[in-house]
Formats: sequence, structure tokens, C-alpha cells
Amino acid sequence: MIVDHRTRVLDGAYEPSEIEPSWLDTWHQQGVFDSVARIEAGDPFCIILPPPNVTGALHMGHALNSTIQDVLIRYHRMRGQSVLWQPGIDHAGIATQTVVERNLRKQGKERLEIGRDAFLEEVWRWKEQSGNQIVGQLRRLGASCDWDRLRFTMDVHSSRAVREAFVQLYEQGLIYRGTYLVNWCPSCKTALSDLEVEMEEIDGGLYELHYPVPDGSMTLTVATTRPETMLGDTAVAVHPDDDRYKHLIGTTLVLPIVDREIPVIADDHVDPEYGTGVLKVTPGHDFNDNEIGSRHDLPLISVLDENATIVDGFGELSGLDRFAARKKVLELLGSKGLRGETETLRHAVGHCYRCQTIVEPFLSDQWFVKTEPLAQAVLERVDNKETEFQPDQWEKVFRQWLENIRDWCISRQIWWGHRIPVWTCQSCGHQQAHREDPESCPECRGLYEQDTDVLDTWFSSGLWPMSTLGWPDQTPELDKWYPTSTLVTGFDILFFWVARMMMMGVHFTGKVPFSNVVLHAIVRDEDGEKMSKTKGNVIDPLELIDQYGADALRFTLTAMTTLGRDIRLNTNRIEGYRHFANKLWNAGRFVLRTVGDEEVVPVEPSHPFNRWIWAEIRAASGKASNQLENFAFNDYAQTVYDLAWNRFCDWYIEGSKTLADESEELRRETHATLVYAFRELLRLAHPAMPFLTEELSAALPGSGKSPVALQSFPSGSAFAGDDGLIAEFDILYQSVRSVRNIRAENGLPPGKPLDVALNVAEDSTLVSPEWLPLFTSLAKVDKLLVEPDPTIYGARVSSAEFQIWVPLHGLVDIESELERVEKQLKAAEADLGKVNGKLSNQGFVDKAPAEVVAKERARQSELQDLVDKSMSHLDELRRFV
RNA sequence: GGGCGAAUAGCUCAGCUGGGAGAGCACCGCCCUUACAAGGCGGGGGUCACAGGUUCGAGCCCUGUUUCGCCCACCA
Repeated sequence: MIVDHRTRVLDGAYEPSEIEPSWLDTWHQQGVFDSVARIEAGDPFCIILPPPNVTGALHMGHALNSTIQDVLIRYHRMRGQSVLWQPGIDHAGIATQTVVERNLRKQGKERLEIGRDAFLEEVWRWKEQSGNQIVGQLRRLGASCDWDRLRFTMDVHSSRAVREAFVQLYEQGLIYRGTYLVNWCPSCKTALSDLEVEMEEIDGGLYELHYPVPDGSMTLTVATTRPETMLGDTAVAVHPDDDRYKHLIGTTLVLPIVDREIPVIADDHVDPEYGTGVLKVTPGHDFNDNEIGSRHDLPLISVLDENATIVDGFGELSGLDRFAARKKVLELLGSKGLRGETETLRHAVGHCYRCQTIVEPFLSDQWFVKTEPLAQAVLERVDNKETEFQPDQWEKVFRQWLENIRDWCISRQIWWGHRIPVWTCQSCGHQQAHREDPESCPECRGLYEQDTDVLDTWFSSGLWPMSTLGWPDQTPELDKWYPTSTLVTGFDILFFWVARMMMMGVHFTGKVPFSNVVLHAIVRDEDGEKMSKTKGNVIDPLELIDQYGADALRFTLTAMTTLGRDIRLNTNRIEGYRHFANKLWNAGRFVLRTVGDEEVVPVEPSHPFNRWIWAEIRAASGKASNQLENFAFNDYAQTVYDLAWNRFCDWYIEGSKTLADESEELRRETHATLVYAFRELLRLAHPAMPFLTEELSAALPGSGKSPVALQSFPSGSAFAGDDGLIAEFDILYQSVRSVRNIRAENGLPPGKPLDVALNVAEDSTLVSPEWLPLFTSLAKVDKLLVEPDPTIYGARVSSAEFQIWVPLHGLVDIESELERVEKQLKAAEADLGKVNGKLSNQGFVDKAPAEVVAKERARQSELQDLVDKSMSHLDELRRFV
């Protein structure tokens, strides 16, 4: 279907839902986002889309993230660079498995019942649906990704990259397996990395327990928040210098309930000031105790199983979950008279980041990445500024984390993910990582079994910039676009993702994966609350798009993005920018209607007013480029808004109406300027408002077939215009506003024509035949008087450039005019006072830079002049009272 | 326990290397002027959290305080 954009703009009110979807098709059909087709076209610019999780629909955070990236991508594409925005989605291991499990449970099914294969089929089904929904949402927002290159972290290619990376690390000795204490989620029943544990303050108790010496003659009192783990105690520790307990070091105590003898040991870790100064040591269920245990060679005892219930062998305690066991242990100790004081205590406890269950330090076999060497390599690159952070305060945070990094537990006891590619022989015990699935043990042909665990989901996302471009193969894409240019993401995944990509990228390619990292804020609701499903304050971007249009939403997000600050989304703001979009729409309708069927050709205008708008466009173009290069998104939006509304619509369009009537020649020139300046403006706005700008541009005469997305971003070279024109225009602007002000302050209707006396220097541009008609029409001057008439009273506005006098005789009461002038005088006097104060300060005159002093002097005489004129005007007015 | 960020108009926020306090929305007044009432024109409104300091000059730099928010951290 061929759309007649001209008719659509001319006939219709602005209705984004009617124009936006059709452009999605057009862009696609015209291959606007195809990157590989233009792989040789220019300097590379590449952004890897942070792959959204297939856990459901997108939220406002994604909309913000994608908008920022799309603004950058569209800008760089318009700069003629060879642009790739690589899209993809993430399988999101635990998160997705949890969602699918929950859905199954609603149907009365359990994961374990249906089995691994059937379950994975379910997940793939879910992935298909969620993935499509996500892509649909991103496209609707206008995201100009190269959609043909859409990737998934578990597709064939990514899986191969994961496999390759794992095997290399394994062979390099950077991946190891062992039995260690890890963070365990008893609900997800899997190990978690340190990062996946969220510390949250909860109310608990600090319980005192008495442990008797073997002969029962005395007890030693420990303090603990977790009495139930006492079943696994293998020592009691005191500080080596603690005189209270020094004599007991080396003796033993009897662990109540289990009747096991445990040693009293000395360790620096114990704080004599805290609790009783005696620490029970449970190396099997506490990270600190585990370290103490390894220092003292203590045995490790697991008293909890993977569900965090007490294991067999503890009588009535066995089978109780940890919280029930806690109660029971306290009860048992109480009945033996072995309980002391209990103190309530608010303390930080680790929770699973996916299901919020309290994590349990749990002894198990897990796979780890030795991160220290990887982190060191990254730190060197950051030192060399090979990757820079925006805003730069994040560099410090990033660095600190890497400096204190601990080994990364990468194995997960779930089903959804990349299976760990390590096989172990059931006969000879041979163990090896394989790039291809092996048939049998390469050593003895025995039964060879693959590890059942899967990898941490962040392992595959850590490879994302490389793997999407083809690694481990040396593809043309990898060659062209790696390292990528800018990574745009939220600071909440700085460690999870950015750090991992840096480590993997540097390790495997020797190059940092991106030269800039832009960390944007999270989107909060109007009350500053973080959006979350549980709070029910989540806003679906699609709803906002339906209501206000994608352009308005995008412009809002762009305008609200100052790096380093949270965004509070309020719908007033979106509404405001919808009005802005509407304003542009109507400006477009005006241009079309005005120009009609006339043929317009781009010409270098001769009239200063036409040249002025080009000067404004040039200035704005330079500013906009700068702002985008520096990730100052809000400033860019402001530049566009100001140029479009305050310059083009309010002044240029209004003035053009007068100009076009002056002469045939001027009409032609002005109409051409209207069209071409407007088109330039649309290009400037395109990265933020792609749909509207395409639609309006396509409707303009002589627009050709090329979409705005592929046109060049304004560089100011179209028609230079000179900067002096901006100052010339300012005189017109001030003078017109003066007359309007007189009108408003005296209660005269805005449309009422007035006689005006305009006094200026002879050589003033204002009275030149070129500017004067603009003044008389924009100020709605009825008759231009030569001189003020002293016999009637009038309003007067003075400036350095002009004096305006408007006779008010018979029009208004004089009191209001007196009021207006008095107010003006008061303001001028106040300003003058400040300036005089400054200039009479010897310190200022001596020490301030010469140009600052000169500026103040100039201002002094201007203000003095204004004060004088206002005073004499007041005298004049008072004669008529 | 460390570290970071924020505090500016009624609201949401800009304010770059220190030199005349800004925007949008809201508010008030006048206008349905032939692109646009989702609009036009004009206007009011701020002890820049507080207290010191540096400087000729501080919203901006330094010190301290208060109030919010976030991150990291093994005090049981």
C-alpha cells in the first residue's frame, strides 16, 4: 500500500498510532537497519543491546535503555558511520526456570515429575513466546536494531562460544572444581555466586548458649544468631590475648545435645568485645567459621541438607527445617539449663536475588572461575583508559570491586542453561572438558558422563559482545565492530555483566569489549519508588506508547536522562512532549499548506531573516552533536525543543508570513527556507523522534525516497548563515516583545493594533527596510510614528538599541502604566545598585579578569541609561495624572 | 564499618572549567489572530538544606552538620 504522506499530514490531526506502525515496515523494507550491507561504508560504530531476560515483558527500564541506545545509533548512522546495533535476548537461567516452574505449578505440574527433557521443552516454548513479545515491544519503540541478526544466548552459535570459552579456561587451569562452602538457595536448590546474594537487614536474636567443660564444673558461654548450627560446631574460639579465656585454650568442651568434645582454640578473628567474646565455630555452615576452620584444620560437618533441613542422625531434630530446628535446639538447651540471655538483633542476612529466600552457606561440589588474573588484566586496561565510564564516578566503584574480587562460582544446579561441558569416566575417573560431545572415555572407552550442572547465566552474557559478532571465528563482523563502541546499561548490573564482559573480552581477544560504558539510572515511579511487580507500580511502556505515542515517550526519556541521577517518570512530562510532537506536526501542516504545489528548490537566502533561521539551525546542530558525543541526552533534547518551538515555530514561521507577502522573489526564497530549514530541523530531531520526523519529512515537497534515518545529521553546512544575524534578530525580538509587553500590562488585547514611535540610531538594522516590516507586523503596529507626541501620555520602553513609545491616550487608565514603569524602574535600579557595588569594589576592579570588568562597565552604563529614561518617562506620565 | 550520590520555583528537574539564578508542568491575566486552544501573547514565583571557610566574587571550590537514597563489607 502506498501511503500519501502529504495528504495524511494535511488532513489529519496528530495521531501517533496512525503513523508510527507504518514506518516500522518501511524501515524494514528499505533495509534501513541492515548493518552488514554497509559493513565497509564508514567508521564502525557498534552497540550491543543488553539482552533482555526472557522472563516476560519489557518494563520502563528497558524503554529507557533502548531509547538512549537508539538515539546514539541513529545519530551515528546519520553521521555516515557503519553502524551495527546488535540485538539479542538472554535465557536468564534461574529467573526463567523459576517463572516456568511457577506457571507449571498453576497447571498442577511439578518440574521433577515431568523430568528434565519435558521441562526444557516447556521452557523453550515459553522462551519463544516471551522472546517474540520482547522483540515486538522494542520494535514498536522504534529501536533500529539490525533485527535480522537477532541472537539468543542459547542459540547454536552462542552455545559454541560458551563451550569454547569454558574449554579454554579449563585447559588454562582457570576453571576448577571442588567442595567448598557456597551460597545455597534452599528454595531454588542451587548454588549462587556472591553477587546473587542480596544482603538485607532483618530482625533476629543473639542467643547465649552455655557449653560445659567435660567434668561439668563450669560452662563457657557463646553468642550466636544461629543456634541450630551448633550441631555442626567443631570448635569454640576465643581471642588469643583475651585474659578471661586464655587458660582454656587447648582444653575441650562438650557440645550439648550431640555430646561431642570440641577444642577451645585461639583465633584473631574473634572480637573480645562482641557478645561474650567466645565464638562457636561451625565451618560447615558459616563463611567466617569456614576460614577459621581451615586455619586450624577443623573438620567440616554438614548438619543441613539441600532443603536446609536437619540431616539424619540428630534424633527428633532430624527432618526439621532450619527455623523449626532453631526453636527446638533452644528448647532442648533451655531444658538442660544451658541457655543464657537473648538479645534482639537487627543484622544483615543474605537472600536469594531471585526468590528472596534466606541463603544457606552449604558445603557442596561446585565449579569456579579463578578470577584474580582476569581481573588484574582488566584493571590495567582501565588504568590505560581503554574503557571509560560515563559518568566517571563509576570507574572507582568498578575498580574497587575488581580489586577485591573473589572466585566466581559458575555452576548451578538447575536445568535451564548451558550444561557444563565436562565429562567424567565412570570407570577410570578421567575428567576432561570437550568442545564436541564425546562418545566414550578417551582413555579407557569406559562410560563417560557429562556433568549435570549448568553454567551461571552470566557466563554466556559475559561473552556477548564477542559471541554475537562471531567469536570464536574471526568473522568480518568481529573484525569490523569489535571492540564495540559504547555499552549502555543500568548500574545495577555493573558487576554482574559489565565486569564479566571486560574479563572475558580482555582474556580471549586481548581487547576490551567496548570503549565507553554509559551507566544510566533506574526508572522510578512518580513517588520515587522503584518499580516492581510486587508493588504493582510497574508501567508497561506499550501502554504509554498507545496513549502518547512512541515519539513522545522517547523524547521524554531522552530529556530526562542526565547520567548519574534516577529518573522519576511522571506522565505530565510525557504529555508535555506529546504536545511538542503535536506542535511539530502542525508546523509541518503549515509548511505544506503555505508552499502548496509550488516548486521549491534549495537556495542560499539573501534576506537576513531567512539567513537568521539558518544561523540558528547551524548553532543548534553544533550544540546537538556535541551534546550527543558527550552523552548529554537531556541537553540534546533541550536544544531540539528550543530550536523547534521557540525559534522556528514562534518566530520564524510567524515572520515568514510577512516576508512571503513582500515580493515574488522573497516569497520564493522564504518558502524554500521554510521547507529546507524545517527539513533540517526534522533531521536534528530524528534520533529522538524517528516516526514523526519521517512522516513529516516524507510529506515535504521534493523530499525524495530516502528515509530521514539514512540522511545526514545537520552539520550546519547547508546554508551557513552568520552568527551576527543572531544578534541582529535579537534586536527585533526585544523590540517586538517590548510592544507586546506594553499591550499586556496596559490591559490591551494582544491583537489590537497600536501606533508606535520607534527611535533608533540611524544605522540601526531595526529600521532597515529588511527588518522593519517584520517589526511592524509582529508587533502589530498600526501606524509608525516619527516622534513621541509630548501632548499625550504614552508607554515607553527603552533599551541600548531602541526606544519605543506607544501613545495610550484614551486607551487605558494611566495608573496601570505608571505602575508598569515604576516596576521597570525598580528592577533597573536594583540591578544598577549591584553593578555599582561591584565596580566600586577596588578588589574586583583590580583582580577580576579585564573582560569581566569591561562587561560590568558596559552593563552599568546600559542600566544607568535605562534608569534615566524610565525616570524621565515617569515625570512625563505624572504630568497627565 | 567503609564508599558513593542527592538536597535549587508549588511539582519534576537543568545549571559545563566560580563572574548577571533557568526549563517544562502547574499558577495568574488577556486572546477562539486563517499551522496548532494539545494553541498564542504577557506575567508572578527561589535565604540554591544548614553553619563556617577560601576568593574581588560561591548554587558551583574546601571543612563540618542535618535529611534522604544507593552500593560494598565475615563482627558471631
